[in-house]
Amino acid sequence: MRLEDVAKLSGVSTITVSRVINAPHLVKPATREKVERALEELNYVQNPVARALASNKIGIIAVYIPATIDLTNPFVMHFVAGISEVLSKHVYSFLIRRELDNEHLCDGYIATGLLKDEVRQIYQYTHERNRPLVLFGHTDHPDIDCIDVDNTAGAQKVTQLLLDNGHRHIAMINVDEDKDYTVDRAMGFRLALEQAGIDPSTCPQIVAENDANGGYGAMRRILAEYPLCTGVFCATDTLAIGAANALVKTGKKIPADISLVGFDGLGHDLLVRPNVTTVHQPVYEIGMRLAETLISRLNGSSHRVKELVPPELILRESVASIQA
Amino acid sequence: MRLEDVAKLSGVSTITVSRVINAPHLVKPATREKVERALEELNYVQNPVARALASNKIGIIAVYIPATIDLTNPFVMHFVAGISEVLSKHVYSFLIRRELDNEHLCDGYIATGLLKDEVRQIYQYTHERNRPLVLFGHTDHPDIDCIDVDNTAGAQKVTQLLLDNGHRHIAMINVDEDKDYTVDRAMGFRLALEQAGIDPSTCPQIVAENDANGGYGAMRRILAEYPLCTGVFCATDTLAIGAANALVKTGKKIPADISLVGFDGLGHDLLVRPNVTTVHQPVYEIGMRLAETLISRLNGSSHRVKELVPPELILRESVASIQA
DNA sequence: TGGTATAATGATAGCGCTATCATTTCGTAA
DNA sequence: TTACGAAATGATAGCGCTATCATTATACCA
Repeated sequence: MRLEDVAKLSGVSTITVSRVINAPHLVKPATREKVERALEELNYVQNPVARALASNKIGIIAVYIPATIDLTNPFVMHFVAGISEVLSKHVYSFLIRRELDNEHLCDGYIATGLLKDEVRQIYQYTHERNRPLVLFGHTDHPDIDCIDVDNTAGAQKVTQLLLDNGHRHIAMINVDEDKDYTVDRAMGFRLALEQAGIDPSTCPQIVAENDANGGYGAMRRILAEYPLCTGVFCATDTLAIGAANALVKTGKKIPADISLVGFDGLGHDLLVRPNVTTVHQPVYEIGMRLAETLISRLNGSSHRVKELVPPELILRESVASIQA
Repeated sequence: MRLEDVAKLSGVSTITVSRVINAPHLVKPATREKVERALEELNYVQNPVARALASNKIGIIAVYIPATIDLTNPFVMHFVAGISEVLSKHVYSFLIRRELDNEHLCDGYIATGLLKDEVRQIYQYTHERNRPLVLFGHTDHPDIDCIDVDNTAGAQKVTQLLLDNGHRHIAMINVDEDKDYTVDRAMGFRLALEQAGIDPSTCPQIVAENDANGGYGAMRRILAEYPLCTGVFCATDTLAIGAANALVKTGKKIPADISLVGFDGLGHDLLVRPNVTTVHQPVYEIGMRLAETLISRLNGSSHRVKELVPPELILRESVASIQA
């Protein structure tokens, strides 16, 4: 079943059939109807591969998420969902790539979760293939559009909240990976402390695997080793949930005994008690923006996008003032 | 940068270059080395669209998840992650489709979350395009491979657990959608009650939107309207979490006052207190199995797959015996 | 009525690869 | 040496579509 068959049946050339499908306004209504009847009769289904080869457009965006990142992570899910919403409006599909092999059946790339070296690597990959790349994260590279959450500002803001509530003995539980976001959140933590005149080196930073167990263990360590502690900043909500579990288990009250703040705000709040005060990263929206950015690039835009989105403080129930 | 360029540089024909890439054993080592040097020098990158057109194989599987289903749902992501694991081993990519438009850049389809009518619809779609279809769900259609969780058995098992613990006044909170799984879980609930000699019509079934708020509201209604109730079966863990929140808020103890069981077992357990006894659906594994099934089909297998997987009871902390 | 602009259609040539079959080269045995 | 089968390579023809340019039909105005 090819255009040619339809063309024969309706007595026109293949290109006219192609026009009826892709640009009907270029075809006289009478001809169009004739062709449409033939399309209907033969139950014509287009071959998108052939179209992609001829037109050099395939209608697919690749979302590159390194295989090291768990796809069931809520961060990833929200990101992907945001991308999906935009792309489906523009009649693009998307595929999820877990490694950079030979395939590149796509018009452009969206990437996330990369280390600095990996950014260089994927840029080379996409550049060789002459495809645009947009990034969730930040990079100085002038050819890469990128949007990132301002992790430093967010961490600073939420630490500041603890300070504003009179806390002076504050600990941080960070993720045990050397990624930009962990470094930046630690930096925000330190900045807030310094501005409040507190020596950051007096405030312990524990690292743990980014799951509830990790947060649990880290909190136990803080309780054991830092009894003065009244406030804890967890670099992710997942860690905060584990930390909260540890507090409940050991009979500590949140926030009466210990105030707890997290970072992410991806909907755990519905699931957990008490709801943890946190910083919301608009991951879904960033996914949307990146998808839009990539599509404008594909449509010929040359507008460079470099954004740093300030995350938003979400006040909930896990912070209390210290009585002076 | 085409095969032809490489062919010219290395002094062979394009087809020989193609062989070096796709079937090196057919090429004499000396020639092969010559061509490989040229590939290297020109930094050749294959065009997979052209290959797909010529070979009628594209290396992509489409995962069809109707746009009505939220991608941030853990169920979906576990499913997708399982598929992803298998496909990446077989050098397939996958793309997520949210609607059935003209595109079908793929070798086969995996679908989930469909109503009966939608199954018919996607079957027609894939059949017209001569592509195999496998389904998470069940259908009588002889041309569709499918694997499903035995929702009835799971619901029956977990309701039985409440009954075994002496509960006689049991309510169910179900999802307010008319899908197979909601019907089947309600059925399992009824079957367990009947076998225990309890008239199901005396046990209220509340429906609610499938999120924590839905579970919360439903639980409040049960507390208000059914004071004798000591056990609640929630058709999803998400509902169970909302229900648990409602119980805590109103000062009820789990499981001392009310025993609670859920259905899903997709890892919420790490996040929530108390951990809710539930039924685990091996969604990740089903994703893997379906991907494997589809790949064997693509490799010419004619082995029909129709499976019903029994879910597994996960005992946690939310069920207590009633003192006789 | 003729001339010009515009609309409608068509002919042709790829897009970059692989399938198929044909041809050449080579090794081995008679 | 010749013959023959196997190994290696090549020529050719698409895969099914669209881009590009050329051509023909139609509309409109003077």
